[in-house]
Amino acid sequence: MVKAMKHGPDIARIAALIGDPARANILTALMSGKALTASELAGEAGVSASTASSHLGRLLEGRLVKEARQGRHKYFALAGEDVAQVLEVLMGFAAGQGHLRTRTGPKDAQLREARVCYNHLAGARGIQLYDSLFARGFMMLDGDDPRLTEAGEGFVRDLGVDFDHLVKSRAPVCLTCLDWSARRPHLAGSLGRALLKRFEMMGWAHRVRDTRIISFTSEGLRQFNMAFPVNPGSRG
Amino acid sequence: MVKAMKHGPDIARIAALIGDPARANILTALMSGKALTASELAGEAGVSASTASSHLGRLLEGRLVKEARQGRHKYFALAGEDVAQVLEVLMGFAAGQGHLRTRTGPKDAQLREARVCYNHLAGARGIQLYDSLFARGFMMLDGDDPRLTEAGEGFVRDLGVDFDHLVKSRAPVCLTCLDWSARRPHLAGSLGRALLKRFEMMGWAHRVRDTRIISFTSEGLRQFNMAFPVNPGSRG
DNA sequence: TTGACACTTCGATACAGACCGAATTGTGCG
DNA sequence: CGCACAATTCGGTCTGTATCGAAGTGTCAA
Repeated sequence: MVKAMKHGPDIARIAALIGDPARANILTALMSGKALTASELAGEAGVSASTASSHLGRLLEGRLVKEARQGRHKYFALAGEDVAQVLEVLMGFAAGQGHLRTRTGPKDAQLREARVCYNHLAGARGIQLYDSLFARGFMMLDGDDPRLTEAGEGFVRDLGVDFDHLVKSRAPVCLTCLDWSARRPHLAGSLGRALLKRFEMMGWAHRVRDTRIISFTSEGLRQFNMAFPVNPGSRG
Repeated sequence: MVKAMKHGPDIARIAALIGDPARANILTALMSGKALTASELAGEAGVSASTASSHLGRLLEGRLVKEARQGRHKYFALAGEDVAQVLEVLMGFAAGQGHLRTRTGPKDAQLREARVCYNHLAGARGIQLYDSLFARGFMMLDGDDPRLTEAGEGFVRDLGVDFDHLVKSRAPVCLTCLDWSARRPHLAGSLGRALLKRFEMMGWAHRVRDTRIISFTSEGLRQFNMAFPVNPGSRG
């Protein structure tokens, strides 16, 4: 008699992969969107290089991460945005449980303010961006996922985003991603990534090394608020 | 020196809880929304009563399930909709990986068509309901979560939903929940639950025992399509 | 009260896998 | 070529925990 197997997706398999503290640390570190080397990840996870290598092998096999050899380094990154979303939802739930691993520190406020979620902007600024695009008619819900309106296309082009390039690549341009701190959607997809990259290029903001925090300059924040007003109509 | 603890929510803790096959089976069974007894869950998980009891104790401690004593039975249910959402996202990812535990059977088509997600309608019919409410102006996005318009309130009242009762209870009325088969949002929250219950009371549909499938009668489906048209404007 | 049943606790076993250090392979630099 | 460094493989230890059966607690119904 075959062992009683339940139908449905094999949720235990991947949950177990995430369920080990060392691997969870690795995945959390990769949520920054940056590709990290095996040694860096070993440091992040707090384990030796050999154990980290073992963990990375399992994560690869489970398709949670992908690798890219570069010389004698091997860079690892999350396998895709869907992985990032799983982690975000998990984080949101865990945070809601109040089960933070350390007491809330000064970093937490900054994380809620603006942080990188895999490769796009999350936190209060991420929500502001998302809401503003809707409020100004630059984006609308196309049933399932959001979609840029024609006006929206012009808007992001004006911001310096190479929109044609985004469309040409096969990745979905607009996706929503649930924010774990505020439980509200923000913009993911290749457009979300491109916008964050653009903000960095224009010097509005930069990622704080070794964290997921995004720090806006005061001038950058002014420009950002101008581009993505929260209360449209109050000015013109 | 304190062990290097990473900041952020303790994602490993709950992922490990879900990561055990027996516990994953238990949680999956509870996704039907029904409260099940410890022995039933032991059967679902394919383990002895004593091990199931141990697992349920851990799930309780981790706040993933809640219990309700009833005579000599002890009923277990998912602790909340947030737990259900975590599981849905996990299932969606696992399904996307193609890592189904059994080969896809005839049940899968029915599951995609209409199924219960925790306690509300998901699958193609769930998406239809969600989209139709928006298209007809009965629901709109209030920034974060959807909200019924005044017309929408009248509409659900006409369907026989005790809307005042929903509002009085402290639970959120409207929430969205991401569908794992179609990756599109559908309606959760107490309204989502109330609507499904209403469909069952009116005999439009019923849950297939021991599965998450919701089976519509042919007449029930006709009524459902009438109440929640997909292409509004084609008729009136 | 006694018996049937639901569930939990206990004790013991067994297996998986997390971990490290040392040795190995492979790459780049001088 | 040979050194330095990144990463993996290997052998071995050890803790954690999933698992069961049997015994214990509690609840309902005769």
